Amino acid sequence: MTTPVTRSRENTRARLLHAAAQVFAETGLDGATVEAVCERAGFTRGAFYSNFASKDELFLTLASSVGEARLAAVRERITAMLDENVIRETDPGTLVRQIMDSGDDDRLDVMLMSEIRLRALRDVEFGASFLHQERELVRSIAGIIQQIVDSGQIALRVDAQEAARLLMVVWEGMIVREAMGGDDGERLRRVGSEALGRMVELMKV
Amino acid sequence: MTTPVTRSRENTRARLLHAAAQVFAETGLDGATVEAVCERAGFTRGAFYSNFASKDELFLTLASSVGEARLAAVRERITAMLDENVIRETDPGTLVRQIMDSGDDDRLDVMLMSEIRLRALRDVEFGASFLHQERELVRSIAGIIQQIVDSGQIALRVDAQEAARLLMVVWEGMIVREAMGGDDGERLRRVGSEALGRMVELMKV
DNA sequence: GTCTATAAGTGGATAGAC
DNA sequence: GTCTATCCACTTATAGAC
Repeated sequence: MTTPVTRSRENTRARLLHAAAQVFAETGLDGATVEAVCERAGFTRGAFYSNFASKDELFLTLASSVGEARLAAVRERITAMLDENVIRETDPGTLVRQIMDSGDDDRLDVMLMSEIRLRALRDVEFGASFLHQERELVRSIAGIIQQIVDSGQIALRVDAQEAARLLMVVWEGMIVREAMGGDDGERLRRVGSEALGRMVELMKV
Repeated sequence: MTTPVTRSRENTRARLLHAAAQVFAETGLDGATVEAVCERAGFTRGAFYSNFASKDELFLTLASSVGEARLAAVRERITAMLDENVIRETDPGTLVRQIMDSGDDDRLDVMLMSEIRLRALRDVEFGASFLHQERELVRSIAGIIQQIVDSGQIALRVDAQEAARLLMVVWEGMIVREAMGGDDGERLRRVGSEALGRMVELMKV
């Protein structure tokens, strides 16, 4: 018999996923115990195994959900910008920063992303879906960059796709290194944001 | 096996470190068992614990040794270039590529570096020494970039330090993503190298 | 759906023989 | 210095009560 999806079941899954994001970020996939995730979510292991087949399934679900949330957030901000018609009025560096700054990049988010990245490196199958998801993100960002270019505000020395890829890689590299200093979210975003600004300057004609 | 192996303490430690590099890269720090490391090195756990206090000490020793090797390799190549007086004759992009291409960046190396990076993110103390080591690397690379600039071959839109940082971050980000496709070392280095070339072009005046 | 209890297995670390 | 044998803590996953 298939278990009916009730509101409380979804709520339990959501709470477990939320707790898992923190625990996986802090201690890693292998270091995290199912017990620790359950404890933080306020459940016991029995409840967990009635919602997820294994720790690994939980991780894959979480990774996919995090990736989709990032993509959705970027697309939402892009849509908002297009609706508000701010592209011609705002300078390109600021625009790019506003697109990429997810608003909740703190130390734990950086750690979780690094954990997911590492898993993508080890597991070829998961790596393929990770890359696919990231390419979607790059494509969305490249789209808005192209719009900025088309608006005549800026001319680039590389195509929009390459620009988006570089911005993403530099952003990630910078906030990871900054997070190693134990800094908080605000400082991370400032450092990442500054790096993006400098990259935009470099890519300009 | 007819080859007599001198079982000196240093030899044992070196073999354990070599095995650990592979095992940690493949399965991660937590995922790796001391047993697996010993098996690959051809020892038992007893021998291991007579050489290292714990799995963690092994990891820290390995990480430090890997970092020092990278730094030494870069400095060696820089010294060789200065001795051979090739700076004025070779184009800047190629020079940068030759400095950073460590010659043994295959999938496993990328995985090990990612594992070390993740630990640096979680453990603030280790993170500080990781950043210190990386800053040394950046300083060395910045030094040679400054030499190239001083030779009049090229003019940059950013200072040498910032250029070196960007090159390092972009190189890492590109080869990591390429490694997710399951590619071999040759392809990784080609992709990283191309990215460096494009970055140099961008940074040029 | 969630709980308690527990089975079954794993892995880090130590003691003492050779 | 290295080996064998072993201890003990911990973890995943399951079974069955509520």
